[in-house]
Amino acid sequence: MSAQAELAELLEHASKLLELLGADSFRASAHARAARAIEGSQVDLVAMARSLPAQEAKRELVKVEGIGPKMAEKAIEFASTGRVAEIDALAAQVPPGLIALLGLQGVGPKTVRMFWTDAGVTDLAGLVRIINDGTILTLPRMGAKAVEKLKAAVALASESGQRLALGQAWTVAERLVERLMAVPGVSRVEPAGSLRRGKETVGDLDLLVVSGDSAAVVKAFIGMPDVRQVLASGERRASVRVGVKAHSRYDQGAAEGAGSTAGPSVQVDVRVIDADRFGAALCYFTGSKEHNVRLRQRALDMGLTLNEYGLFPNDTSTNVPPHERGIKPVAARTEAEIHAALGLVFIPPELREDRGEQALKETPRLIETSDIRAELHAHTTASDGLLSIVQLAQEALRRGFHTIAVTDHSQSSGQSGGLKPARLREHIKAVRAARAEVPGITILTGSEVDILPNGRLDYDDQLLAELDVVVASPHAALTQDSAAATERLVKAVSHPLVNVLGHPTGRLLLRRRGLEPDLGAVLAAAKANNVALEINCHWMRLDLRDAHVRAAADAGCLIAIDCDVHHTEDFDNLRFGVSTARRGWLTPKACVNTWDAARLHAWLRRGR
DNA sequence: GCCGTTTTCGGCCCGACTGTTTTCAGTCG
Repeated sequence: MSAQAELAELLEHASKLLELLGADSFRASAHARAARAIEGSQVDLVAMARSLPAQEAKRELVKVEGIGPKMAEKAIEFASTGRVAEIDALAAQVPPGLIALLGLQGVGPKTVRMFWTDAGVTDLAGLVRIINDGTILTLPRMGAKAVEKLKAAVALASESGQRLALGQAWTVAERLVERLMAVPGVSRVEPAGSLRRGKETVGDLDLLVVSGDSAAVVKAFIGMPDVRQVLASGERRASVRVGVKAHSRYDQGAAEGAGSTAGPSVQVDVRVIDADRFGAALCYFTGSKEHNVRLRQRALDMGLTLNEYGLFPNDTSTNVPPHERGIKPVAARTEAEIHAALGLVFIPPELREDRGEQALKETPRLIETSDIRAELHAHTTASDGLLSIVQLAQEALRRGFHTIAVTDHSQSSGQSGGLKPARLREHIKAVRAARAEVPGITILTGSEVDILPNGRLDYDDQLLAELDVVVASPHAALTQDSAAATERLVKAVSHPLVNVLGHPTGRLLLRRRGLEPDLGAVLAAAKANNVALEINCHWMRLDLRDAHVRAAADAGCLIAIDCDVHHTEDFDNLRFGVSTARRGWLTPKACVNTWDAARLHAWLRRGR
């Protein structure tokens, strides 16, 4: 983990400690806010703090919104010693096992603190003990129902309540959207939340439904076959847990039936919305939380108040919410109306992370899936793909692409059927021969060449020079230290025959951290050598990740968005790569896959 | 602990749902 991420995690931890200690809640949230500011910073604040004298570093740090003098001092202390004494002192006052209790569903800081101070609970085992011996029922607000919920939360936590990858979440969401659309009276169903923002992992699903009969929607929803548990159910909303079917080439043998009673599950919230207030609800439930807080503050500053029912004139003389007083909203039907009424340009969902999007003067023309005209990373039966060269090219043509590159694995990737030099030479001939069979698309010869741990490529230069496209990717030695990883990747992108740096870190979401190079150094080398950095679209990779894309775009680097095709359906992952690109504020012109054939082919030939 | 065309002190986003309460505290999104 980078020092920057470690500091963010430490401040987040401090925030939890403060909550458990019953400290001022605003002080606790200030720590959480500072953690987010540091985590999301484009500049490496810890490196900056190390490189400058303390006073100067402090001046720079407090320029970051959410970081004041105290947080700046903590960051500087962390940069030089790797610790923060004040946070160590907080940690010493709180039993470490309590933190895990905060992760239990329905359990917040007040409740954990109560377990601790009133019943001496210091960890999950202690909580289980007082549940089992019945002493929990003597505690405040702990009745039979509360204890039943607590038991379920403990069971869920031990079964692992981890987040879902974006691709898995969409699979579940689309199934539910289809079922809800079939409920009589329903005219519209839209996913909101982090799914709509295209975040790489999703904690739960939010579905917004337009219907004149909310009771029917709630009833149908909580009765759906995949529902394992109903968490809450009211007039206009319901929360349930739904089984998740595991399916991935990274998930061999882990398949679970979607409706089964065991295995992974995800929380799904459904809300029934009136059509004339749909924009307000969509805006509200899409988030992010931080984006919404700033949006509501902006409304207040303008004498307005924003909630999930609309944007209203603010009336401080009453506590009754405006929608209950029959007040007509200033805007509510669409998100665009609300943004406009707040003096903002329309902000695409992927940007709503409180990373400066509310200062935009015009809506950026972000990249879209329809901009993509070429695929530069695809495998055939020659290595570990399932398609022949001709089938691959036909599928690419069917999707409207002008270019497809055949990039099978190189010799070191033995487990993936990597090609020895002699076989690659044969394969090049086969690719050229296929051109006549699929007119209307350019089929390029290529290779996904391993970047060996020392940064050398897996074929000699003479062979690489025979290819139209070289995608250089790290596959092994993905735990090497940051300095070695930086040297490795810089060396690879500095090779004159490399066109694309494939899945630059090699991470697998929720599974493998991958390389953690000095990104700035890699980006500078890529830019200097006119090499594109790949956003690998597979939803288990999404590598580059969103924050890296934004840094790359800011640095003026070229980006390639590629599906790393192994099967026909891998082309469908394009939307995940594009949403990651959009989260990195990427516009089409920096993405080589959007270029017309002449420009793309000329770029690929440079250096050859 | 942060922040500032109403403020350097006194604010700090808003509502639904739940369970245990007789009017509300806590959690969640």
